[in-house]
Amino acid sequence: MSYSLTSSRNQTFISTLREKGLRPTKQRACVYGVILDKRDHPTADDIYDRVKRHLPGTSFATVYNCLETLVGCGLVRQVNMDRSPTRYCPNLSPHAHFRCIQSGKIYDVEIDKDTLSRMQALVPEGFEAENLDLSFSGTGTPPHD
Amino acid sequence: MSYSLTSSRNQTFISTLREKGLRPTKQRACVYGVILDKRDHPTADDIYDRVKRHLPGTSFATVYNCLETLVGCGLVRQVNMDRSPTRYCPNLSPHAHFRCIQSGKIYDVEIDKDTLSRMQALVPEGFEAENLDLSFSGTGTPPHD
DNA sequence: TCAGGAATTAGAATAATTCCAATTTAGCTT
DNA sequence: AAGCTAAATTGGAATTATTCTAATTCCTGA
Ligand SMILES: [Mn+2]
Ligand SMILES: [Mn+2]
Ligand SMILES: [Zn+2]
Ligand SMILES: [Zn+2]
Repeated sequence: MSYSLTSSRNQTFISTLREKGLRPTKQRACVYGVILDKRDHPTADDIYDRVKRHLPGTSFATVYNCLETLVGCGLVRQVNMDRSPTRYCPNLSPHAHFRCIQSGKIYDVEIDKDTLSRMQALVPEGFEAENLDLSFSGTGTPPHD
Repeated sequence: MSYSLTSSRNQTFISTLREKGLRPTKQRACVYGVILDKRDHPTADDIYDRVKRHLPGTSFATVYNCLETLVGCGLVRQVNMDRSPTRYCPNLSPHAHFRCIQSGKIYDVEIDKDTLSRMQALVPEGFEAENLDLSFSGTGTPPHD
């Protein structure tokens, strides 16, 4: 039985894709859904595993295709830390990432408005930043783990 | 004729390596030198090309080995932007990177003390950041290009 | 000088991602 | 509903930055 999004997610999903003239396929819905369901920062491989439980016929290429589409639509974010495999994040608010070197886990770190604008102000005259990425690495565990 | 470092660079180079019990080989010196000579942000491949002019026998593996050593010693920094090949940077002061999407060029962006400490303050209780990376991408040209 | 560990080397291997050509599907148009 | 067409998916091959391996060469310090 193929994956189904909650109706509020489905609204967002369908209308966002339609706006760009893209088709809301079941594979795209599933990829989107599994990322939102578990708010960790899965790799394409993790996502592939999860998607296969719902849509066993899905290929790896499709997972990559869907991810590219979803990122292009702004429905999920791409997170790159060092040269490790790309991860995907459902948190669309401006935030940084912290990677624990020991566990490999990635945590969201809120960025307050003030610090955000200070960081943006670092960009020199004549440059226009479309994108800002802030990431930390080190050790640590969240209060409840 | 094998590459030779300026004497002040050579001081830093030799003493830093010796401190860690590592040998200051001609390949390591050359890799270090070509990164410092041209203050762009070369890839391992760029560095390989430059090193070969001075030490034609050098292998790719050695370039990677040397880079790992130099990064480990803190003599150069590694810069990763998205999934593009790792770049290397001789600027050891705390700074961010701006990548121009059009030209692919990478520019250093100074980070003032104040903004730096604000960024560090984002890290939540219980986490200890060893590393902070800030990068921008967008369009722009520096005043003189 | 020479022994032994360190470093370098060429080439094979790895792994995330992208490409490709063939097939299937979704969303019209009749 | 059937047919049409472009879009999406598929399996597998290709790409590519990087790492590994095992053999050779080089330093260094006894
Ligand atoms: Mn897996
Ligand atoms: Mn080249
Ligand atoms: Zn996140
Ligand atoms: Zn730099």
